[in-house]
Amino acid sequence: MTIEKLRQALPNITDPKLIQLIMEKGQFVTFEPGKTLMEPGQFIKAVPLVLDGSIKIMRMDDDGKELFLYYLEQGETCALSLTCCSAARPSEIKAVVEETASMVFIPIQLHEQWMDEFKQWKDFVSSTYQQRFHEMLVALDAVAFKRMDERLMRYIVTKMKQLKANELHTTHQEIANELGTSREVISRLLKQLEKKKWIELGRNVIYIRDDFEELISK
Amino acid sequence: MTIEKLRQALPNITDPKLIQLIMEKGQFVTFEPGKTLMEPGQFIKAVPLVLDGSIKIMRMDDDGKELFLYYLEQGETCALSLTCCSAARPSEIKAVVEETASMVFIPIQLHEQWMDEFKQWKDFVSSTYQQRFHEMLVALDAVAFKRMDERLMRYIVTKMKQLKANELHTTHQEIANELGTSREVISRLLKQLEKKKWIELGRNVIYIRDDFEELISK
DNA sequence: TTGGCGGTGTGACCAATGTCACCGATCTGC
DNA sequence: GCAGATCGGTGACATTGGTCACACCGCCAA
Repeated sequence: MTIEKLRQALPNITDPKLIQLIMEKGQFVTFEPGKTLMEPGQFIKAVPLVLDGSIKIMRMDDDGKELFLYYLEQGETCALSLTCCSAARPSEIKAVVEETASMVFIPIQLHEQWMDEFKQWKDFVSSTYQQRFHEMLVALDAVAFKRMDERLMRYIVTKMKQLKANELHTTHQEIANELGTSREVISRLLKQLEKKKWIELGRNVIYIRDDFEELISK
Repeated sequence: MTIEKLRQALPNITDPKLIQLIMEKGQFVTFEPGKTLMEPGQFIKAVPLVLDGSIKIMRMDDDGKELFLYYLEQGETCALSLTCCSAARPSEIKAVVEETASMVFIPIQLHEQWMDEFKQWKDFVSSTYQQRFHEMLVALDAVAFKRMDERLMRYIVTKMKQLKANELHTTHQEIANELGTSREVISRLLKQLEKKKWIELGRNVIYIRDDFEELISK
């Protein structure tokens, strides 16, 4: 990992001393898609920063049902880790690598120290809290106020943006898991979208019309 | 407001200097039940601490539907205000006084200053974040994974604990709003609970059996 | 080649919830 | 006491979503 890459991945952190410390003290790791980084009940002892790729954060209920919360992408960290590790509490969420992720782990003591020492680190943490709260509210809105068809459409848009592609290589079952519903429901709704010509379905792939996002906002 | 009362309301803040500052610089106010303290879109310029009474925090969707998130009680503050006011963002939630609330408002600049200066303040803010994240996850679990009957029962328990009483003086409509459903649904479900002899219904009042909480956990 | 498996399509059905309509009871202000 | 508002009860019905059953397709390994 070069300083250059690090700067690029963390545009809001410019303080050379802080960058230097991250380089020196951070533990740099790369994970492949599908790797589970964190499961409910586990403890975390370091703050994870995503330098590249993306991490999917999910909530799970008691009997294994899942619910997608948000993605961690370049330059982001997980608010839940911040709170959980300061308080030495077990994780309440599951984190899975979505796209090959290169990350750096900051030991919790350093995080606490940097909070006092570096304004940029404090701001970074603070903006993380804000962003995650916002995303939690969005997730809450979805399950509380939206029907499944709308949730599915928003899910497709989110995924498209995150992957910067207009085809999704995934299965109906996978989508169903992330939305906390069943495969049949997703198959039905996707079929409806295909009938409307908004998407096309293949095996393990969904092709999405370029103007999909405009279509759904009406 | 006396120092004694303040100490009592904020057991985690013992630093005499910090207490003194809160006394001097905070703005002390009391609000009556029903008073709306914050609505979506409004800006907030101070951190509110609850010294007594309670505040109900709700999420609203675009067409006015509501959803109960959590209560702020003695010694607590709102994580959303912490994030929103640092970033000068509009509120995403609604806050209504539930029980006559005496509060103290800390100007945002002081909050930022105290974050650096007082470890206790930093810890307080940090534990607030953690607590609120947890409560958001609980709220999310409820809407995502639970049926309305269970949500209603949990709601009753929460409310009982918060009011420290085993009767609720409220209307079905009010409950329906807070759970984001319709009055008829709540009436029906309450009637079922009454048939099971777990509660008794009156006009504007619900009497709850002492062992209600044990009953529902089965 | 064949059997199994994973992914998908679909009809039938059911449970949960939302919606509408309407009634009766109770309260409140005059 | 009366009119109007508020609150609660309830039947009927529509919609949404979850579940079950089963068929089909394409692929791959034995």
